[in-house]
Amino acid sequence: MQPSLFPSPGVSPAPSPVNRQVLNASQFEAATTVDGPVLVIAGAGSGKTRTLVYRVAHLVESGVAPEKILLLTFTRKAAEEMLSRASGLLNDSVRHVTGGTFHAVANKLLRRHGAGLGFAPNFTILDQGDAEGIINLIKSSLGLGAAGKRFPNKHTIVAVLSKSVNRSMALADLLDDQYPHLADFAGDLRRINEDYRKFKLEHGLMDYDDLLVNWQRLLSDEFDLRPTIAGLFSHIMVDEYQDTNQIQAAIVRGMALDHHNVMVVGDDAQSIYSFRGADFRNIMDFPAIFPHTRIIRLEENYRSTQPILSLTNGIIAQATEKYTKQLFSTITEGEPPVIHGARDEAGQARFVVDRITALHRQGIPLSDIAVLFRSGFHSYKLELELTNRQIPFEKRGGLKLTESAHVKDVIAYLRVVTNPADRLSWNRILLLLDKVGPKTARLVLDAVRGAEDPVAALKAYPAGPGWKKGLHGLADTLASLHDPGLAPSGQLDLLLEYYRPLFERIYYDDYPRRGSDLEHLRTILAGYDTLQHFIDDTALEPPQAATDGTADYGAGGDRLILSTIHSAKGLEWDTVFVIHLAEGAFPSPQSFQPEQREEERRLLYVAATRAKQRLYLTYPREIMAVDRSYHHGALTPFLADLPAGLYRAEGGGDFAAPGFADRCATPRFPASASRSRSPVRQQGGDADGFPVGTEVRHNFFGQGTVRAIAGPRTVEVFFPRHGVKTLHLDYAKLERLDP
DNA sequence: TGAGACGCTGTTTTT
DNA sequence: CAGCGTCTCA
Repeated sequence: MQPSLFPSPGVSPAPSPVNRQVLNASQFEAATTVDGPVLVIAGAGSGKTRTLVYRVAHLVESGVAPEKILLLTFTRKAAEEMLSRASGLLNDSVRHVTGGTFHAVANKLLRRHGAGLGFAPNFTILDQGDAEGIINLIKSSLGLGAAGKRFPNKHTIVAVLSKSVNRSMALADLLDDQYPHLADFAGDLRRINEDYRKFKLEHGLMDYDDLLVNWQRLLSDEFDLRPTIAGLFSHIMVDEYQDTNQIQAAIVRGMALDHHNVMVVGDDAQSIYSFRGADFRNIMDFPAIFPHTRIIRLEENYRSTQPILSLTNGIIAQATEKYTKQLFSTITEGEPPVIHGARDEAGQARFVVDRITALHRQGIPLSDIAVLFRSGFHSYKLELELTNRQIPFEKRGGLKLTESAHVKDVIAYLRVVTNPADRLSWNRILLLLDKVGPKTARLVLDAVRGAEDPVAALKAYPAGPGWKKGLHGLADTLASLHDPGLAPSGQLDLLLEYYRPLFERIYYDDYPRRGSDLEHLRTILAGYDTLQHFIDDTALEPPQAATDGTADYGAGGDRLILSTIHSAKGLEWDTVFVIHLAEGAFPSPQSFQPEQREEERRLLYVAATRAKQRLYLTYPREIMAVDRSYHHGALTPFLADLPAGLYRAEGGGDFAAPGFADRCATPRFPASASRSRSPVRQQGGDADGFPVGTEVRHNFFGQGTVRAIAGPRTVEVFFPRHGVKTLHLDYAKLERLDP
């Protein structure tokens, strides 16, 4: 018998950052509590992953069957890593644990048990682009948004419909609350939603929300399946619980109802996904749903040095929500975080690359360094600089491989092979034929739909002389793809033979560039045993687009990581750069409501807490916009408001060099440097500059009237078209209209 | 009815 | 600057 991983706590409870095999007392308690509900409040870097890994191993070691354990994580990668580490601790039986995202597990369950809901096992998962495509079809079929008429675009419609699902709100209430300017469209949106629902059901399609909703339905009283589904697992763990929404919380409840053996782990200070319906209050509500919940706090940080933690504590301390944790580190020594103001974006890129080069020379591997940013496009300049200097990098977040038109084409062919009812994909591939437009495609589809053998029906269609050949070529190719002896990679090879000529005609101006994506696709497909799994993953775990030449440079080798902050969640690096921390870029200008701004603050907190040894926070002082005007960029208020002494200021010392303000194309506010700690901060204007009754203009809400002063820098404004909004003058671009 | 030119708009974050 | 939708011509 092997020695237990878990000697009694009395023997080895000592927290030791040196010997990381050992758990501290709280971690130990979390890892060894087998039965009953447990809520773990885990601060950043507090060893949460390690705790979960040990708990999985402990459950198995104490006799819980691995296939009875469910581990829900935020990404598939996280689940894979945890399970592989747990295997390392114990043995390979851990591999039978079910792990993955809510969406991936839902997919698995629904392919087995979705028949009762009216779904065949070969349903296709829609990504956001697919959903938008269908919405567009429906929109035009309903005659909405025809020329001259005002109607929300597909992107907005999908966002609204999805939010109403994920927030579990009626459409009317959501519009009222978040989109008052769309109130007039409520009726039409409801019609679109109803048609969308029917379309998906008829064509065997599920979007991301459906995966969750339908999992929840499996657990509802509507069907007799609850005991079966809930009986699949006896022990459930949920990571990143602060980023679950109400449906996910309901799923957890339904799955654990019979045994209450459920552990959720989260950190309310790191909740950054409310835009897709997440609500960190799920954490607070958990003990009410599961009585006698044991609450365990992990507050000791093993990741970062104390200087870095002091700064991140400072960032989160400014939040309006009061977070109870105050993290402390045992690593007291370390370099203070650096705030670097660069002259412009190019200067910022140079600074980052220079510093990385220097660190690399000191022996720090590139893969121990990450550059993080708010939005995908914030790294464009840096990517150029890295390419010039031949530094290999890998970009995470931002554009996905599957979002480019030519890759969507290829996937559409494969999708009709697995799901012949997928009308959206049929439509797409028919449109690729010369002389076939929307009208013809529709006629063909109507003839093919419902046919016993769609491919044969396709070939039998009385095509016009101009496109008969093309249609036959398509039908023959699809027929050959159905060969059961063919592996997915073989299917792709056959398909590409057919597609390449079309591809070169359609993308005649840049097909060489796009061609490398098709090669990339081949290597990805080689790793799959069934086409269905590949297609599922293109929606559930879309592969990143190859960045450029440098991507091949060190495949599997030492590469710098560039990532959006959202995609960096849960990860850590020795050295972290957070770039573009300029007012106007961070917080994102779209985030004007107070709760949204608070989430942006947490986002910066998440970014900064990724750093172990070194943290660099940079911003450009001058940003060139598309219209070639220069915009003055001050440091983000989240950092500018920090007490001095938490960081070292570089790049001139001041956060806004005098002189730049004069060149600012449109000064937003009269300079009032009086109150702010940093000398020349541009933003601001105190609330008393906007007395009650002042007419103001906001770049989104339009014209309005100040109704009340809510704080020293906060005003309440009534906008006739949007209602009353509370605006913080540090963030909202509020313009005073003189009578 | 399809193909192509032209003009407009708008750029978070992700399963 | 590109991706989308609209308009016009063949």
